[in-house]
Amino acid sequence: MTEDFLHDRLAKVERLRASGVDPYSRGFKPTHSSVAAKELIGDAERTPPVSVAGRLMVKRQQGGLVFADLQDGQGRIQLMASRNILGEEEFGRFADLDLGDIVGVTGPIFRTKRGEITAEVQSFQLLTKSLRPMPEKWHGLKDVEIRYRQRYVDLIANPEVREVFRARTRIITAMRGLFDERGFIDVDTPVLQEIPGGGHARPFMTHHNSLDRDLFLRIALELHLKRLLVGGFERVYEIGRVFRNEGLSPRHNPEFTLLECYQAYADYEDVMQLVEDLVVCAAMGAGRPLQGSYQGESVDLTPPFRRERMADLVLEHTGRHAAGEELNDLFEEHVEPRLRQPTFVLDYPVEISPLARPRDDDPRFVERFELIILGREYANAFTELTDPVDQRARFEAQAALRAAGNVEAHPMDEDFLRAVEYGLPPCGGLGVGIDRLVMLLTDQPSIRDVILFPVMKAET
RNA sequence: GCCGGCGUAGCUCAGCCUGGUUAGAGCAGCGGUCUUUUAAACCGAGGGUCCGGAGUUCGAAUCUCCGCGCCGGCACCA
Repeated sequence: MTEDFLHDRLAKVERLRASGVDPYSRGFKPTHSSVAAKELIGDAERTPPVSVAGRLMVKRQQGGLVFADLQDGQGRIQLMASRNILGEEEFGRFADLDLGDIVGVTGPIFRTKRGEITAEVQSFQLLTKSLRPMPEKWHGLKDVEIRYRQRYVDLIANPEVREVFRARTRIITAMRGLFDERGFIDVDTPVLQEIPGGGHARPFMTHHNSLDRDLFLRIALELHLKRLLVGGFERVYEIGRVFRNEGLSPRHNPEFTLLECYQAYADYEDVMQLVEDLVVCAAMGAGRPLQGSYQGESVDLTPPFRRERMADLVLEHTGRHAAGEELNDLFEEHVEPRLRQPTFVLDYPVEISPLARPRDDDPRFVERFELIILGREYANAFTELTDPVDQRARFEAQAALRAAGNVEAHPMDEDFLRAVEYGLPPCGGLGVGIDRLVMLLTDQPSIRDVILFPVMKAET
């Protein structure tokens, strides 16, 4: 069937060529987008001719008239081609266009009897012949497997999907704007690393042929950004792809976009303020009101966010006094799922935070917080550990865990230690999973809905 | 990795539980009619390895098993 379709369309392409029409032509310059063209008419009856270009999505023929919807990057505009205006031959060519073809059209804008703002086709040019059938015009494309594997079809057929990805870039642009305003510089650090540090995760491994050396794809940005603070950049951020060799889920894609930033002379209190500002800024970028909802559950993003110590929350929810990894385990099992509205959870156990500064009043805990919304983590931040001797001891403790078989324990990084030995200024750092934030702000249920080309198994 | 659900025409879906003539519908495509339509309508003729394989049976889209893919949950994690 598919091959029949291709066969018919390819035959059509040859017929077009034989009649002197280039089915993959060029040179047509639209003067207006569909939306701009429609705005032109105002109260007028008719406008001077304009040129629009896009993909033919719907065709309705009625004798000597063809109505069609042209879809471009902005939206849609109806076209009307008339036998009387175009003449028999050109009209026939227009009527012979297929849904999915990309065409350029020139003509005045007018209103039909039913009031639809329409471009009257005075001339047109086939720009790109489509060989494949478009998804169903009324129900659209629903099959999620096709939507994710063939995102291009999804984007054609489901305009609201385009809007999600537009919102995604607006969110990122807005956040960058905030950083730029505050004097942060954006930097690029290595994706290919010898030692994949800065987080707890299994890395992807690869191999450099001419160096004959195994390398890892980064799992976090932290250690290189902190090296830059050692170098004298006082405010840096990076929004970059990181890779974690772990399972897939509606909240996990093996490659995802992480924001990290580091600010000299700040501590985690300052970073909490920054996170609140970033969330507001991102919500504005997305066009989402602060009092909104996610998948039917209301979520109020209005700062200030609630602040609670992890140990207090665990005591409140379980009645237990705990410390170390046990505290964190109890928190994740009993408390985290119940934190629905934005909550800063403070003061994590030192054992699970090898890069964070201990609290002055109780070195069993570090100055670290995570922002939890709807039971999910949206930000992770701490006052950074700047003492190189303590940092080495932390790495050694991790190395012991690693030797005991914990593959996600933090690896020793001698070069990072060397940098810290030169002197890392006191600073606060932050990491935010951008994809999850975009999910929240665009009300999308799966991370695959905010990543253009999510990881899939091999197509069969 | 484990558990559950799903997989029928290009697309959206019926049919499956309770096995039985050539597997259906709408849209799209093809051939017609129709000059202001809005999911256009009407007429006509097409289009399927019913995810793949094996089994049970006189007979399998339908029941069983194995495999693949997708979705969800758990595990891991952000």
